Amino acid sequence: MAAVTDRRAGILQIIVREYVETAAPVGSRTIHDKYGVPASPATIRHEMQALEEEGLLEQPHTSAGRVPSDLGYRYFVESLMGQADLPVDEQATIRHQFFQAAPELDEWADLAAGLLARSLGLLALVSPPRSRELRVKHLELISLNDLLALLVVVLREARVLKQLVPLDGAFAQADLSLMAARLNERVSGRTASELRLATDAEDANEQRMLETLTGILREESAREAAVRVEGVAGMLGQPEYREDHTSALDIMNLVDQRATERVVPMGSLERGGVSVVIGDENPAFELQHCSVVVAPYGDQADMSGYVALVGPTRMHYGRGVATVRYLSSLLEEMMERVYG
Amino acid sequence: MAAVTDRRAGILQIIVREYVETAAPVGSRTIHDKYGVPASPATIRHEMQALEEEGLLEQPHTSAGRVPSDLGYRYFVESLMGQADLPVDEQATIRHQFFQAAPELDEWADLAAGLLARSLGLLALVSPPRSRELRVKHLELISLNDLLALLVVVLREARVLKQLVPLDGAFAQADLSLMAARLNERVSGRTASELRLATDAEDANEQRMLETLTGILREESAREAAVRVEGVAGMLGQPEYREDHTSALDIMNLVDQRATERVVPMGSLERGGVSVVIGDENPAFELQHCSVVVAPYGDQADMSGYVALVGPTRMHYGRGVATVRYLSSLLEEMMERVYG
DNA sequence: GTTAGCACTCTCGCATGGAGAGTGCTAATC
DNA sequence: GATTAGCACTCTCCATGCGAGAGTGCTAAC
Repeated sequence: MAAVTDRRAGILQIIVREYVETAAPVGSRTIHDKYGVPASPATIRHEMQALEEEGLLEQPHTSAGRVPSDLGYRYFVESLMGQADLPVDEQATIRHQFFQAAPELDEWADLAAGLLARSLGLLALVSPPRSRELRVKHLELISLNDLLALLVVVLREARVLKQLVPLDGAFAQADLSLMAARLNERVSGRTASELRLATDAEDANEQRMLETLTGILREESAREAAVRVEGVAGMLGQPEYREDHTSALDIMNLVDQRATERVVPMGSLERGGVSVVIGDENPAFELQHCSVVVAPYGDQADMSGYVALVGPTRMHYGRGVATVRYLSSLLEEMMERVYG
Repeated sequence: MAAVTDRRAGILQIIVREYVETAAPVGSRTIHDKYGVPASPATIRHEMQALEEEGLLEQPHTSAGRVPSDLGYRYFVESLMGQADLPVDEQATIRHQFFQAAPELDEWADLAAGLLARSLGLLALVSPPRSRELRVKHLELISLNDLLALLVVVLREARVLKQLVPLDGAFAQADLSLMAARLNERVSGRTASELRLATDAEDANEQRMLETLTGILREESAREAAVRVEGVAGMLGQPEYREDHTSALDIMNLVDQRATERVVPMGSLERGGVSVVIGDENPAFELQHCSVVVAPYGDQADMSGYVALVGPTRMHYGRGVATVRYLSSLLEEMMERVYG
């Protein structure tokens, strides 16, 4: 069993790049002519055989060229691809757009997903950051009409939750503001779990508000983050799905069902870095012909989301990783800068 | 040019129903055997020829059965389909889910889109209601840190907008609350355009807040409503897109680009009813092999959204119209009931 | 007006047969 | 031993042809 010599690595690299670009199996002649490898096609074929024995290449059928295997892509990503950053001008363009946008976590997630999807022509998923532990910053009660008030809760990270609350009896806005002030003294700065311990109120209406508040918080932390999905059309435009309709359908089903946990298993995320999951490494069977490039962002346990790219295994890993890395770090920086 | 006799209408109806179900051209034998029409296949063929001359049927090729033309579907929808309501048990199931959900416009839109898409296996678009004229109900300032406050604006329809506002100088929450109280006196109950006239403040910080407020309102009313899209997978699963990859791609592009105005031209919406746009009646060329079933909901000019269903022209119009009608009326009822 | 019979047309599936691409093997060469 | 030229081999792809099947339109009889 021969090792992966330098020349073989070079050939593998050429095959990956060429195949990513053309989506057609790569033959020895192309490698020789187009890339000027100083060896005859016959020699290159020898090397390709060796690479196939290593499990890094595959042949769709006897007389087609070679195609990288999942293992081949893995080798490419690990050892050949390098760690080039996004070109500075692209960085600047992206950065500019973020500073133009409204300083909103959800807005940023939208923007990031759109940029990522358009840049790669693939499926992008961005989850806005969620804190594990919701901490109340402030609370307000607004009278809508005689029977109905709106409870507005501002969380520490400037997120706003709201809930309609039926009232028994008429309350003027002034009464409600007073009640809100009293409640704020008790709840502001507290987390959901701290609140649960200290729910004792003299007034029935205040008691009700407190219960509503804990209800909202409980519901909110149970709710899955509304993941932004972009680039369905681009994904469907990939040549692999032009014929093979079923696998495209499977993927869309996965996305439609909001089963994003299966697409991006949060457990597998390496902190502070970009993870690449290639083909059959993927736990979800629908994605075993796909690769996922994903990076978490946000601080450790508290406010975290992720930026993910989903495409066929034949994707531009260099560009994908660079873009995902830049976006995740930019999102983190924006959060820091604005909400820090 | 023969008229559309009763028997011909019956045959057209059978062809529509059969084709909608099987997606295969319908022949005279099928009509005779499966539907027990009291006429021989030869006679039925005669009638089908007449219907083809009327432009209501088409032949994919010489020796296939017939398929309804766009005009044929139009005739079916207009004269043959009837106006059956959704079965009461389905109504009850849907209703139940709405009352379970949080009383939020956006939440309802999500729910409606999901239900519609799943019920028909097609693409559903639901726009949450947007009021033309934004009216401020209440405003609040929350101190996040020394340099940053959060401006929270509650609109009359209980929608909440927010914006980060940088501060020059330190303000305690008490100061901000006081400022908010002063501002509320000036802005609450006002629309964006009314505010624009009356922006005069003594204090520089208050002036800034007022400007921020009008900015938010301007931005918000310029922003397109975030339309809920569901059922991509179901749509792609339709037999028409199994082969014809391009048109599926075109449709997804349209949806991805947020070009929902082209999918659902708001101008064409008939108030208080369900509109059906069939095939080439559609202004967007990407949708000329699709039909759109759409109903607006909400009160006249003020708070309005729509419920829309997009599918191939071969869709179950009866079920589609009934579901869209029920959902739009239910959404309107929910709005009335909760926000009245 | 309706119907049976029949020839006709068109699609679909399948087999056939190059043409082309790319390989693996062998034997000669550096 | 590594490299290379030469060549037979294999497999896909595409165009062609053919038969089966489906459904029609036409004609003539009822």
